[in-house]
Amino acid sequence: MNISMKSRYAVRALTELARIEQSQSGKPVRLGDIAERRGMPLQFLEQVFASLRRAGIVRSRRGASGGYALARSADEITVLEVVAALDGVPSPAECTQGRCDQVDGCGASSVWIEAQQALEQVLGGTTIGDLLRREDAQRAVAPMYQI
Amino acid sequence: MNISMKSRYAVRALTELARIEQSQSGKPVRLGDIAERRGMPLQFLEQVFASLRRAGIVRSRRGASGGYALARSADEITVLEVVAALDGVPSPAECTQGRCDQVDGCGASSVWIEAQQALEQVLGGTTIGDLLRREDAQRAVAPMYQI
DNA sequence: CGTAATCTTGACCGGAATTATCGATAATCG
DNA sequence: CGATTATCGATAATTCCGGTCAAGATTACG
Repeated sequence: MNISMKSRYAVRALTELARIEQSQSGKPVRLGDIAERRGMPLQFLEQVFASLRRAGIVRSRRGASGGYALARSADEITVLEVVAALDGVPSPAECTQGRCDQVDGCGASSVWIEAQQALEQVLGGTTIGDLLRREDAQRAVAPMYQI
Repeated sequence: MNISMKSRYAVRALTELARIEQSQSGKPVRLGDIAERRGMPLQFLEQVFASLRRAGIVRSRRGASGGYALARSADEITVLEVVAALDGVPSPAECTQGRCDQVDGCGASSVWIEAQQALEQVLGGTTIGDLLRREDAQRAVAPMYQI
């Protein structure tokens, strides 16, 4: 299973959400703001955040001055969780999901399983908080293209 | 980028090819034999092996009593090579290919890059020879469903 | 030489997934 | 009430994937 645009948008959007929450605490953040800041299609983000809410990663408030907020600290949200919420657990091959189409002893499955474990370790070991700090570090060096 | 059916067929087929070469050395192996033994569609395998040949992983001989042979020892062919030949270098996101759609400092790219490196390490560290030995070990324990 | 076997190549195709977009509705605040 | 914002469902455009088909080139062998 691939890591789709949805997951990548989600990670970027959550990082931006964490950034905004850092400065103005308490108030929910409008999706429109996030979409504009990162140049992402708003209505697509709506879909993405619906999934994130169902997965318990963000909380929402409707109506005027509503918006989204992280359900937990940015350091307690792993990239793996986010990807799993949108694309499912990333697996390079279906073998790894338990049912292999090949009944006989297929030596290949072990590689795909190992690959998946390596992937989970990397994605599960990185949090939205980590990414926020990495961005800050990058911006401290490179010029800022943000308006 | 995902690891597609093509790559998985390729790995299985190459393992089988290595197995057959082990017993009857010298003669090229017909694709039909491999397809039959592993229950894979022949004409699809033809596509796969055309790519493998262009990638220098197998050699071919045409005509009657032609067929395919490994271009190198099974221990010198990594799974990564095979996957790269068919699906391209596996990368969870496009960021890792150099061109990111996001110009500004996007902290997320680092995760995808790390994930890709982890993947490459696993796949690049396993050879067709390894898989052949793993299969043999499995078959020594489990009953054989092969005819 | 001729014919069968085998690889080679390229086109094609149906279905599924991806990437959105649109419209209508419900909730909330001021 | 009325503006704002999330929520939900349908739909459309595009691309990719897994597989098939057909015609051609090359070789072995009788």
